[in-house]
Amino acid sequence: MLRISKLTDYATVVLGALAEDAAAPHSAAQLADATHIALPTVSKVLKALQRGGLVASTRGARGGYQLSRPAAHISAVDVIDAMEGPVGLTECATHPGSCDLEHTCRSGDAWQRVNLAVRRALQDVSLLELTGRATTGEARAVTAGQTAAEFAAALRAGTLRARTIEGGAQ
Amino acid sequence: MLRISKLTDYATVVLGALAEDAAAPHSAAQLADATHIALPTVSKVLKALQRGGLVASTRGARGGYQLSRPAAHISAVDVIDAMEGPVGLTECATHPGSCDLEHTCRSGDAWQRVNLAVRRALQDVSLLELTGRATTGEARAVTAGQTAAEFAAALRAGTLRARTIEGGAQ
DNA sequence: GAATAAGAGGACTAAAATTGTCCTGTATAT
DNA sequence: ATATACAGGACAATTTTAGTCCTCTTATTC
Repeated sequence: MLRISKLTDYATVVLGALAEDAAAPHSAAQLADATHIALPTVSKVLKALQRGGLVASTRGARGGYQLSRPAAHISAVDVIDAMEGPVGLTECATHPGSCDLEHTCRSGDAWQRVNLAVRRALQDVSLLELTGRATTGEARAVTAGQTAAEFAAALRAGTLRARTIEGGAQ
Repeated sequence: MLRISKLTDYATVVLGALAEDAAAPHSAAQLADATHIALPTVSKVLKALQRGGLVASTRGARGGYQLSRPAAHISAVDVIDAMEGPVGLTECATHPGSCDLEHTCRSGDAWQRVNLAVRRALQDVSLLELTGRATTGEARAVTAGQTAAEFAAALRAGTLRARTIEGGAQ
């Protein structure tokens, strides 16, 4: 099945450590220590997260990284996008024309829609949950029912046109 | 973002060609011709699909491949699973214990749940849609609303516990 | 204002996964 | 028998991913 890269996984761990004490800036070295990930790697991850706008950085002595917004407002898609770029499920999704089969494959925008459905699913998981702190009082989770309702609304609006043909296997 | 492999993409194209004329068996050579994908590659794809149970094969002269069930009953997950194996979003998902960080990362089963959410999204897209034939009369698609309702039910049942914390960005 | 702490950016290497091809074997029909 | 077709696996080449390192800039602190 689909897989996220190891770096992305690290990113959630690092972000989790940052969320631990969101007030103060943490240096890459501190984070490496806390997460047991090698410093250069943590550094790399943080740089990517910075470019993605998920963490803010301060240079110089006493500098470091901080979450740029509350953990509850950071979703799994955000993290994945920051680490892996907005690459689509398929090549065609990002580089139209690069596929010799475009005239044959007729797959049209179906993968596009699948992509959207997946993004939607990923959007519904916050960093808090990814780091196992979703149950703390701070996390005022909307009920699952409401989330599903939004999903339904999106479907009806045609943003997402996923369909089930009689349920299917599995 | 998450990406499916090229082979998986080919698989949908090949399956699409098979769906075109589901009655007769098609040889790998015919399919290669129809899809403009190199024969050895088509062959490889078909073998994987066979192992995954999506196509049935007949050996010998006049043999070939056929869909093992109607295109409407084949979903995107089925194809991905057949081609890429049931690998999870993270390493830990498939090989518990292989991760040094297990005691630190606390991510718990969150990725698991994300995984489920993604699978669910992928399940709702059939091969018919992937190949752009969803609008033919044969495809008696359940309405989008119903699909969403099922989704909601699953959420409430706790199969899927994705939550939104105030909507989030994007 | 010199020394030190820290991030920014990019180059580079090594390892792993993906692709794509080919070869040998086995089953089936004519 | 012989030709057709799948089965299975080995393999090489390419591409990605991971991980490391070096140099430069920015900010503190003494």
